[in-house]
Amino acid sequence: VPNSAGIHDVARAAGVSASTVSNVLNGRDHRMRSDTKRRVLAAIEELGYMPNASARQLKTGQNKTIGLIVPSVANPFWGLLAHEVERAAMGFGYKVLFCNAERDAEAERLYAEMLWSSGVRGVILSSSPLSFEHLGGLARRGMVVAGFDQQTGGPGEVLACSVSVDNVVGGRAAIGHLIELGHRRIGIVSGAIRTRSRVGRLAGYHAALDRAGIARDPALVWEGPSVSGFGDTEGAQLGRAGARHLLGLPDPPTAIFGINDMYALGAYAGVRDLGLSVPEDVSVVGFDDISLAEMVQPTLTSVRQPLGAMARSAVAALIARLQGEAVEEPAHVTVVPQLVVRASTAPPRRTDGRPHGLKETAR
Amino acid sequence: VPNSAGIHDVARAAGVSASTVSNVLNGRDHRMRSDTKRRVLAAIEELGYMPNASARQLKTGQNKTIGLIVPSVANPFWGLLAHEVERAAMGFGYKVLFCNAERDAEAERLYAEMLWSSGVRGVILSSSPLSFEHLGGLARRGMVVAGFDQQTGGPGEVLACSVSVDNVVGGRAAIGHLIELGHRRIGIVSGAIRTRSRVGRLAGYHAALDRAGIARDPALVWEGPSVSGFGDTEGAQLGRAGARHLLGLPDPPTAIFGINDMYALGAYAGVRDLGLSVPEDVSVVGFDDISLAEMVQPTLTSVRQPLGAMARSAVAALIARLQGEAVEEPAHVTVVPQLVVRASTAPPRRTDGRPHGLKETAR
DNA sequence: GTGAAAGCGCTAACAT
DNA sequence: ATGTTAGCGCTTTCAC
Repeated sequence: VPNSAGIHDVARAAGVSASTVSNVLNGRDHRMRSDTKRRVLAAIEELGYMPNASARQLKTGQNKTIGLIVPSVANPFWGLLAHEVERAAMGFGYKVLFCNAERDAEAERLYAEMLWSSGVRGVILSSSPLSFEHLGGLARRGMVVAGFDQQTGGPGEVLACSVSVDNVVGGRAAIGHLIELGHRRIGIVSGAIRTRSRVGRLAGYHAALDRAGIARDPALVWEGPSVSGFGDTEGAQLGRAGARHLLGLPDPPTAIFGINDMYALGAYAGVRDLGLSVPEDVSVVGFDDISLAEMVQPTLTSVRQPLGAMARSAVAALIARLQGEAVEEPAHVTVVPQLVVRASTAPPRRTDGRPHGLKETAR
Repeated sequence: VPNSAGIHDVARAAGVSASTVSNVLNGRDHRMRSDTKRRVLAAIEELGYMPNASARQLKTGQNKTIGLIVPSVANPFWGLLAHEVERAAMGFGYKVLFCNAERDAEAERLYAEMLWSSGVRGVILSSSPLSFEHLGGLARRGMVVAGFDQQTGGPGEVLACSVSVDNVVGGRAAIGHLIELGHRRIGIVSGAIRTRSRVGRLAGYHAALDRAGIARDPALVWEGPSVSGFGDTEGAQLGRAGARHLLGLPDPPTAIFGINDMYALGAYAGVRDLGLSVPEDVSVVGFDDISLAEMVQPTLTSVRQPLGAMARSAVAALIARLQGEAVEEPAHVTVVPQLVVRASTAPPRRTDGRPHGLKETAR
């Protein structure tokens, strides 16, 4: 295996010293004889020289790389986030290391340590398990952690900054919409509710019910198999199972809220499995508004996250901190999500079985 | 920013030398006094020491990392591939650097160089533009390139090994199935057909038509906007547009083949946009068999790729070569895909407008 | 069993 | 305007 040329090989080929080559490499060629520069460039080209990033980083301590930790790459939403983050980072001359933690705190910690070991000093964390304790040590050491879709907690906060959609508002909007349509029994399908975003969405669900004076019913909150460390590579599968479970209840819901669009799409399948249809028999709402939402039949009502803007904002905030720009307080941006009403929601066919004296709401 | 402790700090804290710490770190503790080891471990723990990967790599030249270059993270298929590759690599003690090249040869080259610079010497390349020329230089330098879903070319091959589904067979199976159902005008929706996998699928499409004695009609091959460098972050959008275009033709197809499932799902939407339905008016077949395929309504007939097995095979082959195990010939594994027939395909409602004298195939 | 010393490929302060 | 030099944090002979 012919190994790569080093900076000294280039220097020799160009008849200069290594420092000169280094200077060319790093744009310190202000007062350099253009002939020298030309020879160096030619030598680099000819030898196909590529600097050794490890050596450079060992020396400078800088590596212009940020980490991105996401849950579940099976949901296109996270893929798109990765894309947007990558584009934004590239604009600052940064690279992105993509890590898929599968909603596992331990995996997340491992990744974060790997990143730290690799010299990465800034990471965007999207949808971490509830507590950040597992990252506290790193943060104290100097890792800058930006939260994506993670409302910030109290003091001793690990997150240096964050950008998040207001999940409570989003959840409330989704459920409020269903209530306005006349639904009184509204189910929610989700994987384990152990991330801030999910807790927020659930809180929004409860808030909307409370405001409308509808009693909470824990039986309507389906959290999926409670296997520890169980990810959701297959949110759609879980959504399907959850919908079937909820609709098999003695007093089934007339509407289902998917914790994200993949769950909602799975719920479509679950509804159909039982010979029912969306939205005639069961309304379905999702969260994220991935592009599939307007592809499926019926098109999915969903809570939109302005993904691109959020990604750019998170990257900018993170890099500002990394570059030591004096930033006063931790900046926690919360953007307001927007409910996009499509065809998957409609008034309930009939009221639920309860003797509440609700008037019949015809379809 | 409190900087991390180094190996010397640990050595001092444990009252030993740096070499001893290094030995503990690297499992060379065969004949070490267990007390010494214990003290070292305690010091590591207490200081929260983490080795500096750059320094280690600079010294050893090894970094136990492979790269994975995929197109389009918006398609869950690639997300799942990333997941499987990660799992397989972890089994060998390797990490994975995930790169999203958006089907752009230049981006691919940039990523590959970045990987090389970072000390990565093995990369899995999935769905590259047709030619590998842009990577030839790196391969000659010693980068081991494993192809995923890339049939190998001729001599001077860049790929050290590859694992691929037989795209020709898969395409032929999909189209053959449609032909058996009685379809004679079959369209195909795709982004630019500039990757080996897509060329293969198109070849399968043509082979099936030829075998059945159906004349090829270039008008039925929709390749999407021919914008250069245009990725397909939104295969579904393209599938939708393509389906609408094809169905608007004077002599429209009765069936549509999506170059992958996202295109096929988009085609569903396109069909519905025109007030038609799947499969009554138009049959649709996809490729990949992502989990969404059995979620949507109607469930999607698709050509299944055994993703997990392929990923494991590619990782194993790549790492074997990286570790210099004497491997004779380049190993190019081709697996046979399987057509999964679901509800999106049915006999055509009526024959196409041509005076071919085909008998009416009632639904 | 453990420590001392050299050096991986690069950068940056300093010397020329 | 270019070259010399001294490490960055770790691993790894080789001595003790």
